[in-house]
Amino acid sequence: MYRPDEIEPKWQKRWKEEGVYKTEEKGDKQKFYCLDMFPYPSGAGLHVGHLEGYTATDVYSRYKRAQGFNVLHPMGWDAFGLPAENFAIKKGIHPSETTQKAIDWYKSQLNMVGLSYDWSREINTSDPNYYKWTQWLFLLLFKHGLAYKKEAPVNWCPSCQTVLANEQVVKKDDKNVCERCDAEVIQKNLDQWFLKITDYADRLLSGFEDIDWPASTREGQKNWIGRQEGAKIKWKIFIGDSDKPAQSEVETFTKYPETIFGTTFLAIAPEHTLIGNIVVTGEQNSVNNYIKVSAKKTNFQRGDLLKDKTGVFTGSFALNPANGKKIPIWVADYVLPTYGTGAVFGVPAHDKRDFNFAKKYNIEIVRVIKSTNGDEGPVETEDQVIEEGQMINSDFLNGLDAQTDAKEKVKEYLEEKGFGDREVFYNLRDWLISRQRYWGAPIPVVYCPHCAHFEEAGECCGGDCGCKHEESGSETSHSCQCCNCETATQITTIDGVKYAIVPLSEESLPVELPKDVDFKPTGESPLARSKDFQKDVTCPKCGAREAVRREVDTLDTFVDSSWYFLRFCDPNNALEFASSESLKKFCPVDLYVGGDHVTTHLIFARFFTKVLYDCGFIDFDEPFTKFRFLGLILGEDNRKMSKRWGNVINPEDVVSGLGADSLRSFEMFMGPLDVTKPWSTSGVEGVRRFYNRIWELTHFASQNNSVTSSREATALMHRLIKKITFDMDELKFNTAIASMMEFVNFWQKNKEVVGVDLVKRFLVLVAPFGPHIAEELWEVLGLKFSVTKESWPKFDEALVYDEEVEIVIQINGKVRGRVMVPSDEIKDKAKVESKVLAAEKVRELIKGVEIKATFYSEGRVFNIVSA
RNA sequence: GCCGGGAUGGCGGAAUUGGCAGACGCGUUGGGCUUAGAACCCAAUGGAGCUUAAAUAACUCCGUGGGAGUUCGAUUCUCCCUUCCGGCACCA
Repeated sequence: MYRPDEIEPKWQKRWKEEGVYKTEEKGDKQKFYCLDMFPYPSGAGLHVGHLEGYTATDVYSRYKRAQGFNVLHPMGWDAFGLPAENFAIKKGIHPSETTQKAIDWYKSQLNMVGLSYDWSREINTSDPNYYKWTQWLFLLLFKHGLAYKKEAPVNWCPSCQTVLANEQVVKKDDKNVCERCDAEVIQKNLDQWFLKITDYADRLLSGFEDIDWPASTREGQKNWIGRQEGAKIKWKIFIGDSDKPAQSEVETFTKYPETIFGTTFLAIAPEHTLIGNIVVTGEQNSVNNYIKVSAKKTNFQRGDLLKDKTGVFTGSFALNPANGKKIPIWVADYVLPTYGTGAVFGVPAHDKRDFNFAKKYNIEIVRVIKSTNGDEGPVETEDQVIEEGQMINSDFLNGLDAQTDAKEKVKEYLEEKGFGDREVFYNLRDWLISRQRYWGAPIPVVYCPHCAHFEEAGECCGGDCGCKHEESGSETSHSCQCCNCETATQITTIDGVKYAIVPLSEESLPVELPKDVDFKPTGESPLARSKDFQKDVTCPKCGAREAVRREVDTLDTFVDSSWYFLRFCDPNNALEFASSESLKKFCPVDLYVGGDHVTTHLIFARFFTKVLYDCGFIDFDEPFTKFRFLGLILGEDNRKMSKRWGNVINPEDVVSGLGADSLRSFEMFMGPLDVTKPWSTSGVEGVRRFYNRIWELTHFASQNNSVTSSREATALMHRLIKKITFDMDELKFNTAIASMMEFVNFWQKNKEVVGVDLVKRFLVLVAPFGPHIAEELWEVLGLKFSVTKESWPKFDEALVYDEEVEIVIQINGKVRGRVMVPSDEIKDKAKVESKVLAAEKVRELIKGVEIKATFYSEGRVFNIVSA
């Protein structure tokens, strides 16, 4: 009797003892790096959705090992993060404790399903041995000018007194509220750390050429990066009624420069730096009020008011460089400070937002594009607002097609006259990585007032050397070639005091996360309250101790997970994040399977990889050669699994009831990996029946081992090997299992023609999916441990076909019969044709009919076409 | 609004990429085994029609969201439409 509850733990123990899944450090086997997205170990445990991905990579790893590859298949823990900290706040248990508990549980669950990880390479992002290198990477980015500090709006819960991640802000009754206390979230400006991922926008776009990623993921990232070609146009400003242009100009970005003759106003964001210079005295109050009101709106609310555009006139005018017309300058909060230049020129006739704005404030509307339906009258309703057609009322652009020739010509014109330039803008923003939270890696910098003082006093060169001093907001960056400053020194202001931002030395890493911290939220970063943390802080640059402070923010967990795949190559290295030999040996990742984190993890990991490539640490610049994402697994009721619906499937229950092999195989049998599909308990039972049959049939074969396999059975086996090998390479595990089931159905009906020689090969095919039963039956056949070390069976093309092949006969495309043809004749059309024409039924049907043509698809179909 | 991906029996899905539509599994129905049930085994299972006393078998037509097209032949390719799912979005 097949008893998975007995054989599964037995073999799991043996595999562990014998270390069968250890990645080889030496040897000349070709490598294969097969990786899962490592989980965040939470109190909820693993569910069957996690296991779908883990099983898929496990099946593939086993397949690759059988093909003779040295497979790196590791697992670890994305262990820092908010849920553990929130739980700690609620229950008073330290996050390290809850996290360790969760890890132990996850690990036992993974082992329970027989996943073939090399546990000697286990990593944990909250371990100082790991985050030492996360901090090291931060310093590397800092040194290359890719990490900087700047003021930015964050989500703030006034009741919990804390910063919230975007995921913790939920919508309730049209308000953005804190998920824990329902208080309305506000936006607050705080000094934040950013990584300059925008520097890599073009590289992140072009990198897709040589990697095998799903189209949706690729397109999603391209969209997110949002490269847009357009033009930057400069506008002269006239303050109030003055007819002399002011010194400063305003710049606008547009993708539609061809509409410039239709411009009737100019709008700038309330945050625009020019506002101070251009608002006339009479409008001062209304503008100030407007700025105050829109400052209260979150970005979210600003985007919500789709139709209701508001704004206020500044009293000043801009000069349209194309036609010399003066147009009013308005302040409007539908213009976003974060996109383009924070200023737009308004063309109400050809932009819906501008149209709504112009309607509201009675601004002139000038049509410059004739609709493709011939409409060239005044634009009076929103649906008349179009972008495509022929240019009119536009001087030298008249008659040209708006989106092609006119666009090109006006760009040439602007460049030639010096009115503007071609310009590319991106939607991608720099990545905000600092968190005012406890459970994360500390950011390894200190703030030194003495260094800031040297800097201010011009200790190096006094700014006489002609090197660049840039000021923006609270920070000053100073890059100097004459005083041996290695890097630009950023200056920041904390509580009114100026500090230089000084990175720690590599030798001083890791900056350990103190354990004795009161992490109850009060509004400041919890680390600020640790006495240990601020003790004996020395500035690594000037050696000062007095008044030097540590950074108290921690790194976003996405930083931890942006490079973990590199650490798996050399997880215990204390001198480097990984040795270059180990990186060369295993990287890049050959197959990566997990959630479709298009705009977060997957783009951050690509960014880090490119930076490390540029710095010469690795010799590849795309981390994941092949990526596949997983579809959601729904409950049996077709709803998302949730405690609320009571439809959650617990893997432990499935394993104890039907066995790990049935669970694994069913997850692979359900359908393609990337589609959303519902769970089915009777479906798992079906797979269990399949294994029961294999169990009984193998025992039968073992007791009747004098049986010689028939030609038909042998052909079936070779066909099966061919089919499964093909499916494995394509990750089509559902059809691989289906074809094994077909073979078993044949075997069941023809027990006496399937010999042990075929059963042996069959078990090797089964092993990736049902490793425990395959191992047990391997032993039943009296074979040497272990089936996991067997080579993948080969098929002989000559044996794939049976002695005879059935050809379908069609007349005018309709199936009218079939004929058997010896397999060595199927390539010969003439021979097949004579057999087809000789068939009795065909003779009857084509009697007296003229045959116009015949078509033959080798080994499949013969089509006779009559007149 | 933009981008991406879908739509095939009662259900999950298959179709070697232009060649027998519905593999495989679930479910359902009938039968066997059994005192009975569970388990197991066997068989049937897209729809309509025709034939027949009835059943079996055979045969014919329709059928892959809808409509056109290309082709000897279309679930597969092209165009238009409907609809669902996912992502992004006052993005100038």
